[in-house]
Amino acid sequence: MHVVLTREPGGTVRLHDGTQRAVPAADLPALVADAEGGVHGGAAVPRWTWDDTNRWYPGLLRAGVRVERSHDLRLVHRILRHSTATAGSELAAAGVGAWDAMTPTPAGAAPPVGARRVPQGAALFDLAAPERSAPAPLGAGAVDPVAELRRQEDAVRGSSAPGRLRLLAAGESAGALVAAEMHHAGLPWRADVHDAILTDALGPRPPEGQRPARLEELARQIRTALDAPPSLNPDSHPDLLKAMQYAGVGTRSLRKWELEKLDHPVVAPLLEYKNLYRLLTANGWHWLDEWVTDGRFRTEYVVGGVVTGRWASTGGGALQLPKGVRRAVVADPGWCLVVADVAQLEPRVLAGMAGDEAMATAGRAGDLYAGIVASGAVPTRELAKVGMLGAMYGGTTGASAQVLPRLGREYPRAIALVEEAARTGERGGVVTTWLGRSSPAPGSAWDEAQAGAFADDAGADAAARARSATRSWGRFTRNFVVQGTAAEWALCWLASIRRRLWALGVADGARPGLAPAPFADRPHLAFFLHDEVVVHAPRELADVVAAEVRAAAEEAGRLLFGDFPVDFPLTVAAVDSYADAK
DNA sequence: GCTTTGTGCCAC
DNA sequence: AAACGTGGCACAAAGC
Repeated sequence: MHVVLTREPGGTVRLHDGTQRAVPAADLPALVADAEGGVHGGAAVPRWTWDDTNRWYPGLLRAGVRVERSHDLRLVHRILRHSTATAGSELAAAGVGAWDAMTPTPAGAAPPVGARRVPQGAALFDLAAPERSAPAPLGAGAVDPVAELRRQEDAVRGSSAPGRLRLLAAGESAGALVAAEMHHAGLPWRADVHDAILTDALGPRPPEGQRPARLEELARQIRTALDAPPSLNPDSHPDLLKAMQYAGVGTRSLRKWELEKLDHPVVAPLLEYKNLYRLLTANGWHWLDEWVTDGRFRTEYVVGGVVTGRWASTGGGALQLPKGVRRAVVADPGWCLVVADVAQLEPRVLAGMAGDEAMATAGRAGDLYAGIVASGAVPTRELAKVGMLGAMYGGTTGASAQVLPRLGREYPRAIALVEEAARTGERGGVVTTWLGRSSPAPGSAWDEAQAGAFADDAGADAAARARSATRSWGRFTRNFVVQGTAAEWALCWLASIRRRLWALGVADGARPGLAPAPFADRPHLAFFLHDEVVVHAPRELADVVAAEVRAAAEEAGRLLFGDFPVDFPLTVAAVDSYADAK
């Protein structure tokens, strides 16, 4: 049952649940906790329905309250608004409105810079604070959540795929809960370990504005190798390129792969310099100061932040944590990290979408690429891998393109699906994921490129531009269906993991970790990266958590593809440090 | 002075 | 344009 929550003047929250109660905002956590506890008599837990999860849930979490189900109107609106499955709905037909203009609210009460952090005791639901994300209503009732829910339900009911869209809406909303919970709990991070990694690689932390000792030494070696003056700054690309040219090192860029091809004494120190410079600037002491507080790294997950439906993140580069610093991700004392990732998620999802039994069979034994080799389609695992990646990304050169015909013969349905998605994109059309998220239509640049090719004075370059834009959009839509459906599988996986972990209950006799309530004594999700999760769990629960994470993957597969026999095997490891997982 | 663009590398 | 998709982010250079 949906219970829509709205804020009203005077610091009250109204529950649109038949009672139409209005309660002081400060009473909401207790009220929600009470409703969540009502499962005993078999009473259904409410589906808390709100404009934006991040405007409601972080406050509940800070009060130690976790909810089981929700409906995020902003996120679901965005999906339904563009889905081909709801094209005929009132919601899709309406003009651009306030729900379209809404931008996500940051989950943290705290802005990225620690100094500006809101104190812990800040009001949970501070109605005096100006709305950070909701734009001014365009007209009376423009942002009425009750009316919006009705429009969304109508759109789904009248759609060509109500079941799938309901699953997508539930998954997206559950994802928003997970994202808020992971922000709340944080990823365990040992600043001392991180500092040791940095000191080991770079030398001790230098005073502000100075190069670490190791970088200074490498800069000296670079100058020596180039016979350049001490004024040469390796951080300046133009100066460095000039110096290299002068020294007779023929290169036009400073990219790693380009430098690796050269044979010159400057190459080794320069590559090491770039490597360490990257560590320093991306995940150095400054990063540590800014992003790690009280033993936790907290990023802002942006649910549905990528067009395909993948999550994005903002703050701390959470989705690009380099392998080298993962050693600093360490479980609390007495706890462990259960790290799980899906093997070859995207080709498996493709097999499921296409109903390609041969490809599903190839994945049955575990390693899908090995299965492709076993089928005789290609001779080596490496070829199977680059071939499949090329098929899903739109590769047109090299080994990838070479093996594509053989993959097409062995797995006609899977390959046909991505080829068809590419052709649709090349025509300027829209493609849709398995559960109903549709790709954007090509933008004005695409239109102009196409129009340019037909202009009276169109030259060869205009034609080439149009062709390039055409193929590029085809690669986008080709990838969209696979990446987007993989993201949907991952949402279902996350939602299932989340529910299962909570159902495990409070760890019996486990040492409490450092995570805040409501997760202080419970296993909880701590990190998510497209096809990989990290669960922070009391050590004695490692095995049962691993089993639940595997069961969740099976469940996700069934939710998307029913009885179709495609497997989603996981690699699971219970470790102290994230770096030990693989 | 500021903002925008280009470069390059990290993750999946 | 590393002729293969999605992103974030830091820095220096270029633009205003």
